[in-house]
Amino acid sequence: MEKVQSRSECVISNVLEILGDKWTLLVIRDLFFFNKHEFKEFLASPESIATNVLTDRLKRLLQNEIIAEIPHPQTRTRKLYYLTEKGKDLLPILGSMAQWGAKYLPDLEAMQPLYERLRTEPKKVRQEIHAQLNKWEKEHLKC
Amino acid sequence: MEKVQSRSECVISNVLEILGDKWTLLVIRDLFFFNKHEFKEFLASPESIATNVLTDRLKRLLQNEIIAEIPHPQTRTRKLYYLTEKGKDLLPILGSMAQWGAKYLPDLEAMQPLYERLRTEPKKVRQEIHAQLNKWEKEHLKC
DNA sequence: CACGACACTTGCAAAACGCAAGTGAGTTTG
DNA sequence: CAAACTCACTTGCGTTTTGCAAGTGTCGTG
Repeated sequence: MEKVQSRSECVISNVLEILGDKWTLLVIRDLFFFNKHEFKEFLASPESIATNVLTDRLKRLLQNEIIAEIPHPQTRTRKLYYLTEKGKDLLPILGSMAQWGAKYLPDLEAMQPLYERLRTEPKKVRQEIHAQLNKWEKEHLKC
Repeated sequence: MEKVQSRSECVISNVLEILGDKWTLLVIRDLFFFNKHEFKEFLASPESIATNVLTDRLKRLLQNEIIAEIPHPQTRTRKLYYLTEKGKDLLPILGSMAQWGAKYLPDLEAMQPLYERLRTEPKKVRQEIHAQLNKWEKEHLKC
């Protein structure tokens, strides 16, 4: 992986160079919480990311080895994206964001039950998420 | 506080509307980890934020009630910024970012010991951070 | 009252973004 | 097997946001 010159020696600053972008984290959210794995699935998210931005963010996430890709088993044009171990370790960050939001953004009554459960029983929910990711990998990764 | 029209009903998406910006989180980092409270102190961070960006981010953080301000006890031009309860509740997010970075950005050998300790004894470090914030408040907030 | 410190503003060039229209490889259909 | 379709990704371009430098107005100080 190429060295990206960092703006400071601070760990948080360097993490933000990778993650400090709305779209990047929304893609990661889709991977964790909505079981999405394809380009068109990310495109379909309600925030309506533009295609060029999505392409760019997927590229960066691949470069940073937060996600990996495999060819689609049916067609040769599509690809499947999934979280690496490094990517899966981001769950605490997303989880704490969801917990904070569940506490301080009460206007979102139509909240996905998942987020509410993340606040009330975070450990169990995180286990379920990891279980779902593992299940997908068993079905799609041969090695 | 004015209603900001949100791009989706997703909690994480709405959190990212507030936090999904590098500079915003760097200001919060300075408040948590480096005991900074003044405009010029944020400016002095090694990432060298521009004055207009800093002004904008402080304004947004105030609007979102993540930080609050008081007049400087010595001069009437300066202000002191500090984290509200809502802002202090962001520590798990910053903490999990620091932990992830400490694990996956090992190139940063010159890492602040704080971050290393956040990985090895996160609870204790978070207690210390809250203690430091409380100490500052006792010295500066009259009410 | 002149000077400096300071938070904040302004002007402008550069970068990022959003949108619409491609592109090209692969797949399906008649 | 050729035309139509799907899909990830690219390109062009107008708009928005950012970064940087210089400036502004207010206040404290000598």
